[in-house]
Amino acid sequence: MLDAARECFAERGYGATSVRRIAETAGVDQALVHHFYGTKEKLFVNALEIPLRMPEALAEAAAGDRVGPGSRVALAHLRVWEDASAHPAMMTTLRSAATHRSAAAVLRDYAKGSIREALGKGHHRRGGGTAHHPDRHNPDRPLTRHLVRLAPVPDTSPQELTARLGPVIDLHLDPVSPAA
Amino acid sequence: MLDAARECFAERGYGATSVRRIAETAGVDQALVHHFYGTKEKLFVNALEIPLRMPEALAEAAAGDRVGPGSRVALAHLRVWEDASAHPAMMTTLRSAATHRSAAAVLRDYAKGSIREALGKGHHRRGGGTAHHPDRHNPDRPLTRHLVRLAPVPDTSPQELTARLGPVIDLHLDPVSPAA
DNA sequence: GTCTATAAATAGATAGAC
DNA sequence: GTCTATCTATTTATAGAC
Repeated sequence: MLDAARECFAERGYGATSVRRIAETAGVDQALVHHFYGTKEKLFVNALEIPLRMPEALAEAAAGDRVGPGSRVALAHLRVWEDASAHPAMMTTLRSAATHRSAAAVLRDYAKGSIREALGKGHHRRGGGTAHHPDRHNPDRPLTRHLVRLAPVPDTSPQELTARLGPVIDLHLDPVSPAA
Repeated sequence: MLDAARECFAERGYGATSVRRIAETAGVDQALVHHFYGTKEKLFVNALEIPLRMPEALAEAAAGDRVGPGSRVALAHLRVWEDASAHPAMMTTLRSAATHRSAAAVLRDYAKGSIREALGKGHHRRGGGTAHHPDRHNPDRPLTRHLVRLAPVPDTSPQELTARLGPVIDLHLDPVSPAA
């Protein structure tokens, strides 16, 4: 039933998704949804998540032969996004981040936690002090790929995207001319 | 009245914004809104736009002393986003892009047109053929700044962000190791 | 546990007075 | 042009039967 919710939310967003539609997708009655989750909002919050597969993918990528940490993180994200079973949850969270505080919070916490940790492995900061890395996280990249669908991003292979994004994120981590 | 619409849409998104609320913000009656725009959808489409100030800002930035084309575009965007009068329109368009096709289309067309043109000035492609530049456009950057609000992005000055983003976009334009 | 029936609220849209 | 009043549809949510 949560899967049905994620599928609907991912496709149409929170507002345009009715509890009735979720129930129909799940093959059950609308009242049953309320019976379990109380309100639509609670169901939504329960549907929000970064798939558990994500940390796993990060670990996999870290063990690979990618050059820098940026490439590893980019690859891990692309893998999970392309994975059919993990896609709805990612999509729900990202799509809703634009209009729902809870969803934005999930993305933010994830970026603060998992991604930072993953980038930490194998990457050592150069200078001391409180460095600013506005793009250490990159949860908004799939916006271009899966929502805005600006060519050629949607039609570019994960491999190529990885090759493109990797060096860029590396540059974010080690800016050529730090302004701070 | 369009301004009121943009203000509401920018703040709460399409779904959570009622025509009644827009009317109230504009200081008029709800029926008047329908009288002019017919449906909520039509009003919404009319409210969608990339402010006219944007091309102007791009031109300004192009005339500046910024190093590369990436820096110029980054600076122009940040300027418009920080501008109070232009902010609601940008915010409405971006926020709605996640759930509304029309909004996504506005962003996409803008990226295809204005940004590409602005980047063209002073930048010459290296190889021939159909090059892939997945991030030539960067309309999704403000997602991090204005929606997800992941620290430290919201609290970083436009100047510093420009210094950070510029070299990155330059790298997108001239990848170190093209995979194509 | 699962569904039927329905309550209660809200929103989009229209007709018509002034 | 602008507002009052209202219609209609849809949705969330609940009460209660089986």
